[in-house]
Amino acid sequence: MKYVTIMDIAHALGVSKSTVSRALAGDVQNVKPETMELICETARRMGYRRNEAAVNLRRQHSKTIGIVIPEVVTSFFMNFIQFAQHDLRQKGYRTIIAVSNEDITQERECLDMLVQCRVDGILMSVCHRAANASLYQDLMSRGIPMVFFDRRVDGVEASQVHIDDASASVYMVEKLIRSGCRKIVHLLGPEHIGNATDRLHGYREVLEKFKLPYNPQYVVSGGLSAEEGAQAMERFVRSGLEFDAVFGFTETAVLGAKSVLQKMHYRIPEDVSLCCISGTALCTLVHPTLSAVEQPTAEMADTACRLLLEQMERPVHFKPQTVVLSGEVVLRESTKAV
Amino acid sequence: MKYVTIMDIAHALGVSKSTVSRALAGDVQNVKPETMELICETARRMGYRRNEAAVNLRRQHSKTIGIVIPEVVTSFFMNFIQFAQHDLRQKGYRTIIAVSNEDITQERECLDMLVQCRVDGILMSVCHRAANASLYQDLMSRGIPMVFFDRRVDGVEASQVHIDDASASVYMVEKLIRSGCRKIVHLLGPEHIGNATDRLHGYREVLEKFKLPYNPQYVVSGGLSAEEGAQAMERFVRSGLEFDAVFGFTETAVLGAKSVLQKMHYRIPEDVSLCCISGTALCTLVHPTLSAVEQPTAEMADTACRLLLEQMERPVHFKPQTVVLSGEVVLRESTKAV
DNA sequence: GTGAAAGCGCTAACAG
DNA sequence: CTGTTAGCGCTTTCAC
Repeated sequence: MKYVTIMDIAHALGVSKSTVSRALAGDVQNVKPETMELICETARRMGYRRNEAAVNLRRQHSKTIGIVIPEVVTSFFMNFIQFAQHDLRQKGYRTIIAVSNEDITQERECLDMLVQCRVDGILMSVCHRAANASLYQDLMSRGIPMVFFDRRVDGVEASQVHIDDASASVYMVEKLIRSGCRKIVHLLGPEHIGNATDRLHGYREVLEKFKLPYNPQYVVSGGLSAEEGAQAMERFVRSGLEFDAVFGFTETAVLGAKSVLQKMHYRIPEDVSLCCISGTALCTLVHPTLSAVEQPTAEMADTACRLLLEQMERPVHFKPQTVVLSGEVVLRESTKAV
Repeated sequence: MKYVTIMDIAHALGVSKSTVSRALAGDVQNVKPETMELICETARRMGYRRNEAAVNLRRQHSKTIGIVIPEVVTSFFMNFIQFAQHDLRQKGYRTIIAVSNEDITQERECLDMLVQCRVDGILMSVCHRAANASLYQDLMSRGIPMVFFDRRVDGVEASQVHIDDASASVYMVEKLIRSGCRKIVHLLGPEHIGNATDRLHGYREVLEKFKLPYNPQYVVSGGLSAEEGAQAMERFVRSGLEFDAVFGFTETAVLGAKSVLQKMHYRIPEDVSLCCISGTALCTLVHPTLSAVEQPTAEMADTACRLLLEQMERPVHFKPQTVVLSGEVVLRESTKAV
């Protein structure tokens, strides 16, 4: 037979399925040690594996948490997942990952899927600051706990955890300026991602601090992907404006820009410095050694999981909470590349 | 209420739950158009989402396929998953991913988990050519279809799909030789991964073809990770032997070796050429432009899915089949990096 | 300490 | 066309 059930074990041993169930659950109070031993041994021998679907149905909870992320190209989200899975597994929860591909329709489908699987809670990084807000609200009012991480959401009564994007930008841009750069291109992220706006604020703040002029022509829409970043860079270069540094929104967009510059025989970083903040990862791209700044990914995952679990424990009188992480800045060498 | 059921809809409308079930399943034959419309509308309004656990239980299949991979650092496996998911989704299957982290114990846990979830079939890339063979056999004899991809398994009566590792190595090493390299270090992969052995064969084959001497000292255990690759390289350099190229098993191991060489101020590729085959990805690491060879990942995913589905359709008189892919060699520029 | 029985949400066979 | 019923595998009272 394909899958063995407690009934199979019960039959084989001439006991009732209740006893088998109890034994397998390790209910020492209510089952004689020898019966226990016998049942467990038989179960192992027959290759029994509990049917999770049946348990979920009966228990009215799945002991699984859904995680929705916008993309898988950046290592940040992969890392976040690793940390979150580790955290949640320790608390007895499985995880199920859904990827929205930066698309609001796919994001809705992800959420639908998670609801179908009856997840007990959701960890979410949105692809749009506002588009699906009413859906989130709806799910939460139904009693499905949600915590939003990394990407900000507007107008939603929910717990959130993200980094201080403005300060992070300030840090990066200041670094560029102190290393002698004056004309810094900003590859701006999409408007519908709140973090992009914050980073622009940071960029402007530093210019002001150093009394450098703010020229809107140096702020170009860099999108999210390498292609968009490359196109943006190409457009800017064609404009003929001088520049000595590029500060981008996405890691991938900056990489795209870099490839364009290389094709045009710019030397990096002698001619131009490149840097970006990716996810919660601050990373400077300097040639020939790639270096990145240690991200508070673990801390963010920890916080998000804690917030979610707290909310699940007492759904009543729960107050949404926003946590802003600062993130230690630790330079490290990067080995990963393709 | 947290989750609405067909019973809730039935009550609200004064019909039986069967009718609701039928309507929601789009059974046009057996439900009056207006009832249909009414039910579907109400379901949408109430935010109904089918309970997958209940359906799985009833239907005795989950319409999900489990995919087990050994690691997530190489982009190959991530790509494979993308392709496989796309394929399977079209055929009406969900997928669930499990990562063994190159560890046979974790691999067993992954399989356990998939069995618990009652997957209808398994796509598997093993972390050891033999260690868990009896488990695979057991699952298959139980009637759970499995197809093995990328990493070879020994002594298992199952369908497999992988590339011709020996030929791929021949291609890469020949390339090195034709570009003037004579003393080629081989960063050998672990013995328990069949592909590593095949690649060593390819390496030796080329040397013979070009009448170059085979020196066992040039074959060093490079492991899988960047750390292991780095250590192996360091050991080799300290041995004092001359070399002008490195051909490695894993992409990451070669990257590790590269970082060591850079630290020692070797110029790449003037002093030394680096290349490797990663997963099914052939990739040459030459400086300053990273380039990789187009992988037959899509083809491998397609084949694996097809083999699995075929096996699921007629479990009786099914014959294990091994497909060896050759893989078109197309150089392309790589943009991804961190 | 063990068994009998109900029921989680859903589908499918059978009746009408 | 619609309702009634049984049952998927499991946990959990409630009896004994």
